[in-house]
Amino acid sequence: MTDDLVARIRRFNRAVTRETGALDNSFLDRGRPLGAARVLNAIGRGMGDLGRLRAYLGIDSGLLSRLLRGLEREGLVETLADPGDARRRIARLTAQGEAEFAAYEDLSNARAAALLTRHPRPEALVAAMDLVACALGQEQIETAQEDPRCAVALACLASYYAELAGRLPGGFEVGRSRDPEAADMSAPRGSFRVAYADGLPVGCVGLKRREADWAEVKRLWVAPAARGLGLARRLMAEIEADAGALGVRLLRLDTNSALGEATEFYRRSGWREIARFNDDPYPDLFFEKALCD
Amino acid sequence: MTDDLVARIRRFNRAVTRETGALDNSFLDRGRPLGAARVLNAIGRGMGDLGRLRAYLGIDSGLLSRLLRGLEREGLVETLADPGDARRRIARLTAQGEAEFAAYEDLSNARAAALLTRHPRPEALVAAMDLVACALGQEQIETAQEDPRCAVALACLASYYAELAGRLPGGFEVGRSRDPEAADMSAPRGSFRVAYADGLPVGCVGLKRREADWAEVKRLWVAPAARGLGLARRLMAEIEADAGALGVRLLRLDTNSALGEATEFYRRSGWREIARFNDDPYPDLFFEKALCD
DNA sequence: CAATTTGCCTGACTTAAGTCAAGCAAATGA
DNA sequence: TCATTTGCTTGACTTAAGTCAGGCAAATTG
Repeated sequence: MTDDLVARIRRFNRAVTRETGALDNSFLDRGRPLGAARVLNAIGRGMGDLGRLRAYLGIDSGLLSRLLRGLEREGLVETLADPGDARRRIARLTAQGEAEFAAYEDLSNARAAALLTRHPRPEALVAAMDLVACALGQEQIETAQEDPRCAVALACLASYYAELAGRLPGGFEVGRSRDPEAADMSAPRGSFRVAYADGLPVGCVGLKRREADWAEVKRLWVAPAARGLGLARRLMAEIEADAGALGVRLLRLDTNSALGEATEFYRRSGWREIARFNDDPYPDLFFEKALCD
Repeated sequence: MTDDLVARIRRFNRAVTRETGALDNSFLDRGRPLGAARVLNAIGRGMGDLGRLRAYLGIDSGLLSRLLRGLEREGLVETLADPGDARRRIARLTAQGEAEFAAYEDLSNARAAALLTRHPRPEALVAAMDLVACALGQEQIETAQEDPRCAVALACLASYYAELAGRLPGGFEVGRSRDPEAADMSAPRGSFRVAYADGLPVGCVGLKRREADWAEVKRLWVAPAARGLGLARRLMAEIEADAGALGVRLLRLDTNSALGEATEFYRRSGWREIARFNDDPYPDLFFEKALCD
């Protein structure tokens, strides 16, 4: 049985190797060797300082240096010293470099769009790709504190609300819930964290400050593709650390018994069920947890 | 919305590029350049003649020749003339080459197995990979006539029966159905076709000879991952061609109204509903189609 | 049968990719 | 302050990968 699964994974590997080979070839159509194209694209996606570039591309410092000189000669890139430490250097795209980067982006986007249009069930295909990407990159998931009003945060929250609407017996409308005000979930009053798998959001959690000594955990959500990888545990640990740093000693949260795996998770990770502490119509279970330091 | 899907496909591409890069590097651990390793593996997977090797690997004949000489020097490969056309040459592995190929196989299998064991939902992951592999390789699906008693045919039929068991209102047990005897679905009496996506089965269809002038289409099945790609249409067209070649002029089939998309498909592709023509307990819809030549 | 085509091999290249050691300037530490 | 470390660059390599033209023998065609 496992043999069969392994064989299928290997078919997947072959299919995908063929595809990425084709993608590489299309990159070469712009008349630049793959190495240089990769550097240009990495800079375009925000990897400025050379250390990160080297780590991401997995290349030697000598090689990176040479590739950068080549791109500089083409007028696509310029490098400047890091203001904080003049040994370090930061690469960035010139206007011309931005244009070239955009051309590569268009190429990739067009290929992706072509795949979508010739598939009968694009959403299913992309959901499958999400699952695979999360499985392959499970060590690479990063989290960052974000403003709860930024675009990615809103996208996470929209997915979260959509899921609630589907799973709560009576549906869910944000307007009727006690939507936490963004200010209470932003520094310095609270916190909002987003988990990213290679730049796209796959989870979030909010900390809403209530009184001086207690705060509420809100909007814990993990994308379906990333479930089971321990991301909820990690987000919760990080938001608890944020709470500790803000001087909070007691956390509370509310949830609904229809969300069985969430309730299970809270019980397993040190939360204690308490009586209702708000008048929100949706939750029917309430928990609290004391932070020890 | 499509922008979002495109971004997710591109994240998938990046995740997978990283992974295949790592795979390539593990291949290099065996001390052989990637090109030579690819040739060795392609020969190991049955690609003997040099023309197919070149097409599959996408390399120039000069380069392939040189890589083969290298593998010959290592004692892993030997080439002989094609008995039918002495200009063509056929490469095959020596005993030592088989051992080396097996070592690469073990490496790949171990990586795949590691991915499985660290994932919470291995079946879901592999199903997602199947879907993606079929989407990427949809042009590459090949069909072949097989013996209905061979291992892949039995695997297809098992999946087919499992699906029927889940979808028919009263379940499904093969034993109670009129299981066509294999001899009636083998040449020269009938036909059985399997569709392969890169070596793994993704669909099948059988033709069971009944009388001199008519035959029954049985076991039309397409793997979930490959649905919507027009594979049923293709399998049906090929089995109709097989039927024509066998001198059959009239085809019949039975199905169940619970399989809505199948019924729809038959109606759309020239089948006409007729009265029950057998006493199988499972079907409740019967079709026939005259073959014109 | 001779002329042509096909399939493969070889030698002579070019380009890309990667490695290694030396060197230089800015930062850090005793 | 001086020695050391860090981050980057450069020059001098090696290896892999790929291209192209010429050549040869077997097959095919007129």
